Order: sequence, then C-alpha cells, then structure tokens
Amino acid sequence: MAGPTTPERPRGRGRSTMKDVAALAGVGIKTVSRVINGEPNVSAVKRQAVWAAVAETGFRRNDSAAQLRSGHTSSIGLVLEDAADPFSSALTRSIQDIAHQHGTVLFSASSAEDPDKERDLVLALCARRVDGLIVVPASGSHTYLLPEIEAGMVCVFVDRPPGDIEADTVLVDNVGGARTGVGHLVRHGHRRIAFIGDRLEIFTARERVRGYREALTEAGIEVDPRLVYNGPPYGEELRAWLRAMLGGADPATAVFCGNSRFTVETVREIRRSPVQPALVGFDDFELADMLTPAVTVVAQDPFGLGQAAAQLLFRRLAGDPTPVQHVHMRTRLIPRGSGEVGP
Amino acid sequence: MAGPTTPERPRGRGRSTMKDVAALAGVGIKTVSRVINGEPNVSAVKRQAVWAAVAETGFRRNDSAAQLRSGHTSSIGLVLEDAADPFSSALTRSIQDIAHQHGTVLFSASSAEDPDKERDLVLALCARRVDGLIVVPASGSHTYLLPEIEAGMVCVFVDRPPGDIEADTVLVDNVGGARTGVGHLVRHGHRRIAFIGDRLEIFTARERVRGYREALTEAGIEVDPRLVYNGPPYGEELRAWLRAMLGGADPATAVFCGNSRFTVETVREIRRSPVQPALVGFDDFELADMLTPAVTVVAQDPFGLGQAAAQLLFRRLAGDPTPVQHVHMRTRLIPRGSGEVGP
DNA sequence: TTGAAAGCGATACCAA
DNA sequence: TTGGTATCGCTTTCAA
Repeated sequence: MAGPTTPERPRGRGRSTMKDVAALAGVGIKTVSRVINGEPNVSAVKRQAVWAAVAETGFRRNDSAAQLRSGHTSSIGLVLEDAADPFSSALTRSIQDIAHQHGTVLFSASSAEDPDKERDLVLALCARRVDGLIVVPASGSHTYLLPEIEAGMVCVFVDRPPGDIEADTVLVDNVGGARTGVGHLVRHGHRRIAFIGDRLEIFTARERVRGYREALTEAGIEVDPRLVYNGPPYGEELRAWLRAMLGGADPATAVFCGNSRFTVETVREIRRSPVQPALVGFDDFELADMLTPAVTVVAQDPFGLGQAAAQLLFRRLAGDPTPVQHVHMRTRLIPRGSGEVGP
Repeated sequence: MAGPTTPERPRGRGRSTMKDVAALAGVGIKTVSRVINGEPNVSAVKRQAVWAAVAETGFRRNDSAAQLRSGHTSSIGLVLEDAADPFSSALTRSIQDIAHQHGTVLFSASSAEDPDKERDLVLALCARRVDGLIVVPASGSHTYLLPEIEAGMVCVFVDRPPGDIEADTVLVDNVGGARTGVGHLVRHGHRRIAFIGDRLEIFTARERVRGYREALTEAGIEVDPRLVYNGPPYGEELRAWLRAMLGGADPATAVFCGNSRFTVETVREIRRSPVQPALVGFDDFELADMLTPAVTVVAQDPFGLGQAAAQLLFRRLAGDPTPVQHVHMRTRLIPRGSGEVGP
C-alpha cells in the first residue's frame, strides 16, 4: 500500500538526479544546483521546496559529474610506505585532520616500499584528479611525475625527498638527530658505538649513518665498519649480526638504532645477551618509557610532520607561487635511562 | 628552441583528452578508449600509434568522466574511529591490500568517535559514488544510511554493529573473549576481579563487561560494582579511580582491561602502586611481551578482521545476493605472566 | 531571482 | 576492426 503511492520517487537501484529534484520541486535545475551548493540569490520559498524534494527523493549530488565540469575534486591523495606502521598512521591522521578542515577528503594507499607499486598508486590518484598529492617516496626515480606536475598536479614529499626531481619536501633533520643521539653516547664515555639501521637505499638510513659518522669524527673516534649494520629490520640476519657483535671479542659498549623497528629488535636481543650496552634509538615509540631500562630516544614528531606537509600542500593549492620549499623539522632527545650509562 | 617545435602538445596547465590523443594518433576517439582500457579488436598498428600519442601528450584518463558514464568508481571508502590507533591502522592496511587486489583504491577518514562527523564523512563518500563502504560505526543511529543503501550503496560494518539498521557486520567475539580472560583469572584463584573499560555507549565495552559478568556469575562470584570502571581511557579520572581501587581497604587482586589503551594505563598505575594485582587485557599490543611482568592478553586479529570485511564487501559488489551476514572472529588467550599469578 | 542551453571527458551503442 | 553519436549529471554562461 505504501509503495506505489509516490510514483515520482525512484524505486530500488539508481539515484535521483538534480533533474528529478527540480521536477518534483517545480523549479529549474540550476536553482537546485544553487540550493545544494549554498549559493545566494534563491528565494526562501524555492529553497525550502528544493530541500523538501531532496529529502523526498534521497538525492545526493554526484561529485564525479561536478568534478567533470568544475575541475576540482576536493580530495587529496596520500601514498606512504605502510599504513600499519605507527609513524605512517600518525602522519595519516594529522593529514586527514588538516584535509577535513579544508573540506577535503583523503585517499590513502601503501606502497610497501615498492617503487613500481608506488608509481601505480600515484598515477591512479592522478587519474582520479585529486587536487594534490602527499607522498612518502620509495627509492628510485620520480621523473614519471613530471608530466603530472606540468599538467598541474601539486605534490609534496614527506620524510624523504623524491629521486631525480626538484619538489617541495618536508623532512626531519636526520643528520642532526643522529649526531645528537650518538654525541649523547660519546659524552657518556663511549668510544665503541654501533650503528644499526636500514638498507642504504633508504634516504633516512643514509642520512642517519651520516650523522653517526659525523658525531664520531667530531669526537676523534674512527668509524669501525664492523660496528655498522645496514639491512632489513627483521629476520635472522639482524639477530645473528647482533649476537656476533655483542658476543665478540671487542663488542660495542653502546648502540645507536636508526629507527624504532631496530630499537625494539635490539632491546629484545640485549635481553638475551650477557652484555648490556647503552642504547639510544632514533624515533620514539609507545612504551619506550616502560621498558627496563627505559629507552632513550631521539624523537621525531610525525603529527607535526604531517601537519606541515598538509599545510604546505593547501598553501600551494591556494595558489602560493613561491619557489620549491624544503622544510626541516627538529628532533628532540629524550633521556630515559638506557642511554645514560657508561661503557 | 625546444619548446615551440611541438605545437600539438598542450602547454602548461590543463590536460590532454582522448580527443587530443585521437587526433594526434590519427584514429577515432573510441579506438583510443579501447586501447586505454585494454579492450580487444584493435590492430597492432593503431594500438602502437595510440600509446605513442599517449606518451607524447602525457595523457591520463579522467576517471571522473569515466565514472559518470560507466557508473562505478573502482574505489571504496573506509570510515573509522582514529587512523592513528594501532587497531585501526592494522585494519586500514589489510583493507588497502584486499582493495588493491581488486584494482580498487581506498578513501579513508577518521570520525574521532563523533556520530555527526561520521555521518558527514560517510555521506561525502557516498556523494563521490564509492562502490562500497566499510565503517567502524560510532554510536548513534545509522538510519541516515537507509536511502543510500536503497540507492545501491553496499556497506559492511566492522568491529561494531550499526545502530537501528540491519546490515552486514564483521565483529569480534567480545563476550567470549572477555569470558575467557576473566575465567583465566578465576582459575588462578582470584575472586575480586576489577573490570576497566570504555564508556558503555561503545558497543565493544558493553559486550566485554557482559563477558566479565558472565564469567563471574559462572564461577559463583557476585559482581561488585565498586570494581567496575566505565569511562574515558585517559585523564585523571581513570588514574584516580585506579589509585583508589588499588589502595582501598578491600582492593581487587586482579584486573581485566577492556582494551589496550586501558591495559597500558593500568600497567603504568600498577608500577606506582604498592600492590601488584594480576592483569589480563583485551587486545594485544606491541611490546606487551617485553614489559615486566609480560602482559597476558586476549588477542584479536585486526588484520583478519579487515580482510574478512573487505572480502565480504567485494563479494557483495560482485553480486552476492545472500541475506545479511554477521561474521564473528575468534579471540585467542596469550599467557605471558601478568595473568598467571594468584591473589 | 530564475532557468535554458552548452559543455566537461569519458563510455555505450550501433552502424559501417 | 573501426568510429560517429548520444549520453552520463552536473556547473557555467548568459539572457530573461
């Protein structure tokens, strides 16, 4: 009984359009458009009639059609390494928030550190005509973005710079942070300090080793290559290396870790080890203060990083024509115990 | 000199279209469409000519235009509570992966547990005509989705059921998990067991208290309301309650926590406390095994949860017409020490 | 204040 | 195997 009494209402699948709404409200389609988009110059009477018809038909504007004509999507894209990583998820959240403030939604995708997958994802986002793009670039060249950028796509790179192209970046002061952390260990009397970090293909790993080297050189300590690990942060390879290094004839008395994955792995290995080296890690992590001993870290600010990147992006979208910008974020040493012990 | 020699190439802002590509390649626009979309029935010669023209012009298909005509976007939406939360970010990652397998990208947004914001985000995603939607619903009614669902939007709810509507859900066995965890404490001789969890507006909190009550009742233990906390997982309120409860005349000898936020807060407070109750937490968390004592948990599987939800969604999108489904995921007790001590 | 008409850039359909 | 034409639902433009 209830069904067939409202013949104007589209049944089952399928959406009603502005045309349907206009017909039902007895106005022109352009008036519907004005009301939906909150534009002025519509009489209160018609405005009400339109909203009534919208409610009646369950109308929802098709943004694809709007974008096709107007040229902007009110969406931005984010491509990062792994959405499940705490650093990435903090980044995501802060970018989502800034996007939301600008009435914009966020596409996000994970590249799994694979340059080809990153490229696919980025280009898919470009095909969707997102207004702008924030990328934590995998290694490799980014020249594939040149045509997109020339066509008007706005890109900001976070945490790492892109390969082979000049573009806006928001980076952490990796070198300075590592210098601070290693210098801290030096000041506590250590001279045999190990470095444990990612493969050197990864920008942040390169920069942090550099900071490590600089700190040692500055202290007049020669770098011992047997104390430097650059490899995957998981698996037997790392554990074997740690065991060998800690159990060897001339073990390190302190360890500096290149990121929190390594810090955690190192903490686990130290637990099993007869010697207890001092430890400082790059990047803070949850419960670092609750471990025994509590872990001293050089903290980054992933929320701040995401905010800075998003704000730069929206400034560009608003038309900021200034030359390419390179923003650097400070790090902060947080002493908690593991780094404040002598050799 | 290099610039003006290729007059066909669009300069500066603006994209080339299939029309441009067709003109440059000397073929019809429909042939370009066939090549771009990998459709058959195009000669090798023309195919090559088209790809050459695509490269030359930097053409990238405008997906909005494609969607307008074809009706699907190859995108799905995800609305959750907080992208920075480890549970949510694991969910995000697993959904991203399944989506990617289906050639689909993911919109994600955080509701911050605010029903109005959730509604805005969901409707924005509907306006973008995502093919489907996965939602971790905030509390409140979800009747606002009825018109969308009737218009063909496919929705799957994860971790919590929606309010006031029947829809596909993928939930954790909250009651059973809590019963298991509390039962574990009972078996170690505890009779004064506290429950610490979220506000009762939140579905999982309600279910987990229920499991707690059932376990106690089953053991013939009366529930003491002074041992039950339902409130925010942060701030002085919780800490004061914990201090009072642990320092009172008749303190609990064991604590069951409703989620990992509470577990961590409780661990911190126990450290400062003179008494050391046994502890079991719902939801596993990183480094739980490295704390002292290591924390016994009832683990969920957020990756599995996301996978199940995404797979159900894509089954629906493929046309699965079966009635509304309610999937339940098992939990798993992981004894680590904190829960294996007597009163 | 209002609305008719002309696109936006692709795909669907059908004729060649 | 090819490609012309109508069309998707909206915004823009412009005349009334």
